[in-house]
Amino acid sequence: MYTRAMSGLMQLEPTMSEAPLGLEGMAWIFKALSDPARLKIIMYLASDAVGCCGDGICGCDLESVTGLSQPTISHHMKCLASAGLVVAQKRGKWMYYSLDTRVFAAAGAYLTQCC
Amino acid sequence: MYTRAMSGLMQLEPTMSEAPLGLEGMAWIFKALSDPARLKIIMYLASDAVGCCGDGICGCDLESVTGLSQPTISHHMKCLASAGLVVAQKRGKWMYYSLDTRVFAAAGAYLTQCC
DNA sequence: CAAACATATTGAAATGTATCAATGTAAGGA
DNA sequence: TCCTTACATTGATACATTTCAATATGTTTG
Repeated sequence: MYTRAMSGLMQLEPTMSEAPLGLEGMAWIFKALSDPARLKIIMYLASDAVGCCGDGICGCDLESVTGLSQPTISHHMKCLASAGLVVAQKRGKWMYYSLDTRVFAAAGAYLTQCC
Repeated sequence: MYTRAMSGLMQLEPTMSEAPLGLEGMAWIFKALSDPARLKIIMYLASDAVGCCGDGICGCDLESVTGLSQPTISHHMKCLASAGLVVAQKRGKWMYYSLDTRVFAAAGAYLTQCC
């Protein structure tokens, strides 16, 4: 039997674009939110802080905010992006990150409405 | 240096009662929400379904809902309870579970208000 | 083109997680 | 008292996650 784990996937996957967000999709979003370093990054992106490169927050800004190494930041941002919480766009040699407020709103609504 | 991991804790911990819910606490809540089986359990608890024992939903109801073994259910419920999302109370030989809507509301508000 | 910089990928170590079988514990009923 | 039932704990297995050092890739600039 061939599993996602065997394929090397499922250690970062979804990126489900505009799907209906079933249990799996919601769980994936919450997993992305389940790390303090990632929440710190999110809070920073939400704060309208001015990044070192002007024009947005780039990866190197997040290294100093979190105290984590560059590869680790890269990993976390990929995780947040795969959940749709963060939009990453390359401009020049920088990656600029921003929050997709729609996904936050959807996840928030899920929690406030589920009970 | 003595770490949480060495102590055997931190593989289920918080249960932070009435704390201010910092990044760590929020991350812990989202981690509890990050598993499809646990979301399924939450949806079931939110559905006002009638359990097999009357008077609420008990552990054995959740085995059939999820298809998971009894020890696994026990593990998941401890996880949800440690995040404060679920309240567990023993009555007779059953554990009755219910959602703490305040914690859901707090987590939902966190997401809708953070950006 | 070469150097410098921002980011991504790989590899590895340490730790955490999900799951079940087996076993323990406590409560109720025959 | 003994058996059954509901749940918890232990032990083991298979993965997943976090993190960094090392290295690769791609972009800008001298």
